[in-house]
Amino acid sequence: MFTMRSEYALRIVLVLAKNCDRYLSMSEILEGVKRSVPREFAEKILNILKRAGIVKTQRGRQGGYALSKPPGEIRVSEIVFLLDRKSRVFYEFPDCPEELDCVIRNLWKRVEESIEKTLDSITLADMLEEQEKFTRKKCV
Amino acid sequence: MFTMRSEYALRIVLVLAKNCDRYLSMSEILEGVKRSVPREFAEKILNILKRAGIVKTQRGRQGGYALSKPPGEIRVSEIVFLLDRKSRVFYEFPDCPEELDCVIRNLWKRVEESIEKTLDSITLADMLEEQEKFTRKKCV
DNA sequence: TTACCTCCCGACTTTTCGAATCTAGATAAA
DNA sequence: TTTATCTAGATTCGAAAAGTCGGGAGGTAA
Repeated sequence: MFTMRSEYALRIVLVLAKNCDRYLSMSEILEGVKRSVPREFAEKILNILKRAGIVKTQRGRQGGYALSKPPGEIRVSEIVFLLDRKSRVFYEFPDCPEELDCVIRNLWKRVEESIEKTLDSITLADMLEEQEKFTRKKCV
Repeated sequence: MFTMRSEYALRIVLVLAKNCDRYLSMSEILEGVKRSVPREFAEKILNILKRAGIVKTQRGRQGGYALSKPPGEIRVSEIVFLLDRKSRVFYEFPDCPEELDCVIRNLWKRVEESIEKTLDSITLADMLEEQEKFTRKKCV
């Protein structure tokens, strides 16, 4: 369904969200995701996130990556659809000469909309909160 | 998102649904989908549909394929999830040792459920009806 | 009985695309 | 200037999807 890019991007962004007061270097991010994301891949993803304005960067020493907005203002849909565009627009025919095509395309569209609705309704802050619940459970 | 198998399967099944009173030969089916599905691929898909009990067959002269249930009793989800299993279960980890994994997996699960809900709510009869609306519009 | 029509089915090739890697360059702070 | 960091592309690799092929087997009707 969605590719690893979305998966990785979410992991990375959640780590950034956890430390939203400062810049994290690549090494810190990789530590944060428990080395589950290859370095070069992470760089690429962060690049895309930056160009989209979701992440800001600081070069040189003490540099790194940080979210450019508070976690509560970043919807999961922003992340996912940025990295997996295909998952968004399934079948973009210019028009439908055949009725059969139209009907099936409408079906995919409905699916698409339901996905969009779900991902739109969740922010990074929501996910952070959920994550803390897990952690609390473990520590009790 | 979904593969061509789902797309093709839906086309084929809709053609069968349109003529649910008799067996359609492969040639007739291919005509019905306007040659948009390669013959050999269609055979493969029909085979899967047959083994799943959605389609029944008749060999020899006058033989062919037909739905084994009325279109109103066949949900789109049956077709789609039969041919694209991956689209159903995204990430089936046995358990979640890392909180980060849990949270993200829960996200995918919610997406998955929304897709399932959508596809469950639509039957072949619904799609046929919609198709007829298109046709009527055209002929006015 | 037999000739023909239809489905049946596994093995194969080609193509596509995601995942990961590599290499080189640009920028900014110390 | 040096060093740590980000920027960016090209390339390789592998798996899975898409599509193909050829023979086989069962059924019908004349």
